Amino acid sequence: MKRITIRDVSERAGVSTAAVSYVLNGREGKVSQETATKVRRAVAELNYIPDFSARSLAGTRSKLIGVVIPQTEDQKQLLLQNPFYSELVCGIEARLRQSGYHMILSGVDKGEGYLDTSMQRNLDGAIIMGIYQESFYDDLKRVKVPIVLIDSYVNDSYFQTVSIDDEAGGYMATKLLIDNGHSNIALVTGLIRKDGVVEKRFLGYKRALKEAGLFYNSDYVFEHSVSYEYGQEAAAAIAAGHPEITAVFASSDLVALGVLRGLSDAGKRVPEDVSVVGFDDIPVARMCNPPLTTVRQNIVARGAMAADRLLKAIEEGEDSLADDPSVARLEMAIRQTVQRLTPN
Amino acid sequence: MKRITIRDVSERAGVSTAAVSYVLNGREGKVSQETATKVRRAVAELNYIPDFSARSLAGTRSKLIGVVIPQTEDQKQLLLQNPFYSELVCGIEARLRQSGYHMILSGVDKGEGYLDTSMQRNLDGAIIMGIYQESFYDDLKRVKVPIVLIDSYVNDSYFQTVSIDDEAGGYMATKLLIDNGHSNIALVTGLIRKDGVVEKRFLGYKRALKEAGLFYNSDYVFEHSVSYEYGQEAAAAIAAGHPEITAVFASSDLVALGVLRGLSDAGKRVPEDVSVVGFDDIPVARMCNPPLTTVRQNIVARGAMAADRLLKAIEEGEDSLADDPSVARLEMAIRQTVQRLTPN
DNA sequence: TGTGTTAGTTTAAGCGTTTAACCTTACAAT
DNA sequence: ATTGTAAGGTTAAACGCTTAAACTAACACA
Repeated sequence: MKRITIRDVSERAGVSTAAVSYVLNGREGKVSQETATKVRRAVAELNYIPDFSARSLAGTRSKLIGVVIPQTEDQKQLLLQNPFYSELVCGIEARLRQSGYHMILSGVDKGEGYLDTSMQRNLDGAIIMGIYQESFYDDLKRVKVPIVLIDSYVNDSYFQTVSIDDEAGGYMATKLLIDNGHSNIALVTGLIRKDGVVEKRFLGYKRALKEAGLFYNSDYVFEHSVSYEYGQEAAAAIAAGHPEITAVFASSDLVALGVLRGLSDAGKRVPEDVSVVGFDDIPVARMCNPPLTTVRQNIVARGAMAADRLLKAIEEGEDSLADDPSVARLEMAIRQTVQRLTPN
Repeated sequence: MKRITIRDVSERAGVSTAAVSYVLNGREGKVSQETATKVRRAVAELNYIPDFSARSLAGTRSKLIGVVIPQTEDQKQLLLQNPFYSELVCGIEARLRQSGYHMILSGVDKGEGYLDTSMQRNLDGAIIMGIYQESFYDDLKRVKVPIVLIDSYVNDSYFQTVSIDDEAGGYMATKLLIDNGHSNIALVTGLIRKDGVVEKRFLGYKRALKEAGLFYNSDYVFEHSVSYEYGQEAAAAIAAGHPEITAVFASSDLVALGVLRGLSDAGKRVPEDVSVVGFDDIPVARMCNPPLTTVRQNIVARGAMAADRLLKAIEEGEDSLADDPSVARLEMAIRQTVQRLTPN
């Protein structure tokens, strides 16, 4: 079954291939209404489907977007296990498809190799999440293509970003605990990198303490990695070594879930003995037991925003984007892991 | 910055473009060692990166694979929220990348449009998960390209599959409950479609009952959709209307989580009052409270198997695959939601 | 000496698009 | 009657690669 090409269409319609191409690409003013109609009829009759490889070769858009998400520690797998990233991907995909784009989803091996992918495939743009390798971004700038960053505070105005106010989020979460009468509040978190998401949340935590006149105790900061396992570990340490701690702010829901388990294993009840607040509001947050009180960001919407921004940059030029970086809204999802501390 | 082409390489190496192409594609016997070396040096010096669009146009492989996953009910979003699918995708991506392939991840609007994507992009193959639309598969057959199905019992030997023994899984789960002294066992499950995954599990459930000489009561089958919400709903109904039920087999972990919540809301304790078994062993199964006893399938591995099978079919021809359909192993993950029933 | 044969190399014709540049008309303005 | 211009069409080169077919040189064989 031979492929139907633009030439077949042109013959059927009795016009040149150029005319067909113009119609297909909606080049206003290049063709008459009449020709357009003939072409469209021929396209429909023949069930013509354009070949994107050829388009891309001929020097136009490939309508392909690269989406990069982090990998597991062992670098073997995508971190799609973390619902945060899968939600983002959902939001992105929906928007891209809707606009006739496709998404190449992939990880990167320690920052290497993405440049190749981008060139090989003539990607029209990319959305990059949570990669911290410096060199990666240097590479990225060399493919002259719009790029949107999510959750990576790279201090470089070359990149577009779609972020949330992480500092405010950290503040809100901590404030909630303080308002409920807690004063010995632990922070369990991933590695605090300069300019990273995690640092911002940490800063919010400190600000809330300070504003409330509470003492910031660095012993209460448990910093290691964004994982269920670490949450569990940290909770065990808290239960064992710091009976005075009555509340935990986990800077990610995944970690919070681990904390819940660790606490429960240590015989502490949540929220009766210890209150817990998470961050992100991934779907499991409401499914777990007890349902997790957390800082909600609409992750899917954030993915969609990123896609929108990217498409706009691609189709209307980078400058069409005002330099207001889009910042998504945050709110508390109050559920059942925080309890007012009643002095006994 | 102009693109480096195969022509640049050929000039630098002092050979023809054909020679370069042969070296790049590892055509043994077409080129001498000497030429190969010269070419490789030139490639390295110029940092040449091939253009896949051109390759694809020139009639060879595109090294692009389509991966299709189901969408949410409203057809708006990918069902990546279900960790089952994200895990599969992880497994697939890792294997594909390793072999120099890329993955276009997308959903399909009610079975439509995938054919277009496949043709537009000259996809080398596809991995399709859990789509039930009949017409979709008819379309699929028209693009003469290898296809691997996951979780879709389409009765058509045209497609490769990577499955699990769902019937056995259903049997194992139910048997576990029976062995623990339960006899009034509810099944909470998605829609039971002819030849669907869910039906197989249902059949396993029935077989276990029968073998144990237990009466199969269709009132104990709660059948609607694979979602947390439905699990919750069904659990409420069970707690309210069937106090005699002491155990629930949920045919998917997501549903099981809902059941946990519904039961807990109704004041039933798990596993003291009611035992629960899930299916899949998604990551949250061990994170939830109490940790869920479930039928474990190594989902990531299954994704990788699918990718392997597909790549083999692509690179060595469909027939290189013996018609042993790959079937992944299943085992019980015993955790804390099943308790021996002690007659009181 | 001619004739194969083999291994290695090159030539050049595509693959399906896009698009600059060119060619017609038709019509208005001079 | 000539020129100008705009609108609508067409031609053909280019994009970067693969690959069948043609070519060449070196060697062995009768």
